[in-house]
Amino acid sequence: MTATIKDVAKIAKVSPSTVSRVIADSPRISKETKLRVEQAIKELNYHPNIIARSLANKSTKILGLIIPNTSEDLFKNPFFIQVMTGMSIYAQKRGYYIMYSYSKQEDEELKFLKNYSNSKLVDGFILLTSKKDDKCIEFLKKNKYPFVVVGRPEDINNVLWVDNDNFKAMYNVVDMFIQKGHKDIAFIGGPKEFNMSKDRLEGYKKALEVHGIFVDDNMIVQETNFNEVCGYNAMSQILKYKIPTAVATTDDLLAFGALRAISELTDKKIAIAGFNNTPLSVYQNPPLSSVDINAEELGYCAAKLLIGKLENELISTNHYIVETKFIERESTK
Amino acid sequence: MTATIKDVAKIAKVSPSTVSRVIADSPRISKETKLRVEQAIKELNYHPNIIARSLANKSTKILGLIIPNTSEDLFKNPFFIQVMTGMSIYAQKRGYYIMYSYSKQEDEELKFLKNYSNSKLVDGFILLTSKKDDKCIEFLKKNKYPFVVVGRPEDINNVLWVDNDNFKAMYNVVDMFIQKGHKDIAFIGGPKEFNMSKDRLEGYKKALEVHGIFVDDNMIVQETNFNEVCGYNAMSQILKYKIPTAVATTDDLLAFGALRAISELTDKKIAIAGFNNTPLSVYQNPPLSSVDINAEELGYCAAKLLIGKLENELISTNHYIVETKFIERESTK
DNA sequence: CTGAAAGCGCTTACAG
DNA sequence: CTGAAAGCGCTTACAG
Repeated sequence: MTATIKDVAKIAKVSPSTVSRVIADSPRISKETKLRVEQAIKELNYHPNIIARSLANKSTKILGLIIPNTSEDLFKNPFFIQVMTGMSIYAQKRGYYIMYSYSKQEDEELKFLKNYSNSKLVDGFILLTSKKDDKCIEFLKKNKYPFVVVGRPEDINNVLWVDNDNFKAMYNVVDMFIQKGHKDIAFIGGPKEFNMSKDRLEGYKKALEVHGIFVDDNMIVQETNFNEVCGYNAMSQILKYKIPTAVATTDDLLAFGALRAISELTDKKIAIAGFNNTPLSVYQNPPLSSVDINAEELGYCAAKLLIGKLENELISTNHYIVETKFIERESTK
Repeated sequence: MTATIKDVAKIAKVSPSTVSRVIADSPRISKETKLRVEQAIKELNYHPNIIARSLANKSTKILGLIIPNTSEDLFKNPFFIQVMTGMSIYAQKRGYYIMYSYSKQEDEELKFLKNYSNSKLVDGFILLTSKKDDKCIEFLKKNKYPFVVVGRPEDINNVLWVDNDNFKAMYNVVDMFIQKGHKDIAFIGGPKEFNMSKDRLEGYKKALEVHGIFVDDNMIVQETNFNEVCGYNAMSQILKYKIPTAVATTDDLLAFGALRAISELTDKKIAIAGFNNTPLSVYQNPPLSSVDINAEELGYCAAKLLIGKLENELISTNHYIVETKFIERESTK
């Protein structure tokens, strides 16, 4: 049916090897034969069979992406789709493909990893989260499978990763609060296990310290989850202790809950900032200022890093830091 | 490095053909050799090379998914990611893989389709939208490439598709309004080009007719876009004509805008229902009732339909209708 | 600059 | 029930 390299060779009156070389743009091919071959390719509307090429090359140019089965809540956040589009844009540039996999069962991720790697389907993996003592990372490291992690993992050794500078992003939020004259600034964070949580908390503390403001542990609450209820509870707890003039949070959902607590429990006006700039933030009352983490760029860079490794490019770094951007809205004005 | 079928054959003292047959679970293999081969497979931790298999089989078991480059707005909606997870869940069941592709440029979709199909990378495609005179559908049909469309396309001939019953879903919304005693019910819809828009409008009209309520064209506004501004404008236009007691909309974003127009332009309480049950709907004031379209199930069924076709299963239908579910909140109480 | 040959790791019709 | 052989459609070291 479809033309193969042999058909092209026949028409162009050369050997398949030569056709292959023309396609690979090998330098040692005469202009004349090159033209003849290209002519034949067009005539037959020939397209190389990627699978055959992959087999011969022992490389598929396919990247494997695991969509983690985190809480459904995360799907409210366009983070995943944005990261995925960013990855796709870069992958295309380099002639790579992306295969994704999702499962409802928490423990199937490792199974996929094994399946994809054992069967030699993909050249490398992209992980969208990293837990502490991540089984997937462990497996990939042990088997020397190339991979990149979105979000800095616990152990950075021998891993490629992309992330925001969470310390700096939170530092800047708190610094802004201080510039505006705030001194009583509370902090509401998510689960402590995440590096991201730690970094943001450090950023908060540092900004206070630098400006000579006492870090009051009672003004810091770290919740076990990124949701509204936690945000509400954290804010209530803080309000019982003292009424801050500003609150920095590590997630929009926490901020939404805090916002509700504020409106219900006090008449004071309290400035508040979120994180992740979810679409919901615009709809809050007041509209919520938030840190945009540039998820698409994270995906783009992740693909770049991984493909760079696969192509043995000389990259001097094992990670990229993607810039964040503070989106100011009513809640901090 | 990694074991191949030959290695297994050697250890089990059989031919590669036999190993292949054991893996394929061919019936005409004696129990003894089967056991020996399975033993050898375990011993070597052998896993078939999918690429080699694909080449021999002339089938990759890979499904190609095009993420359409619609307006950024659509990413606020978890629709895509939900459809994608649903697809993945079914594909896994059947040992299929899913490859996705996204591009910023509108016209690259067809390019991808061609690239993927010409290079024999994928066995079939899943399209996440269909425009009128869709170039992609046209191409796939012409080349007899198997594909399925999420959302009923204009021309149903020779295409597999999955969708909700948009007529019925909207009929039920309006019927509910009428049951609650409403008689002046307005309609705000999206772009007329979409089948979905037409079906929902028809459902609205039918419900009125069935209950003997006059269909007043001045109470129907069809906008050119699915966003808040359009919703706001549509609602203003309707309010200038007459103040309805209820409004049915074909999209949550339209409803959000309408909600704002209502709160700004009138003191009357007007019931309103959205569509798609976006995460934002909970956060409206009042929280917005909305129709959940069950996107994950749409994806699941799409994969089912396509894989059924690829496996030449006898399926009596060329489409699946996925149930919707009305989620009632304050806005219609 | 070009070709014949071997190889990538499977599957399967054919033969026994 | 099992094996030898050919084939899937490429690439590339080797030779000239």
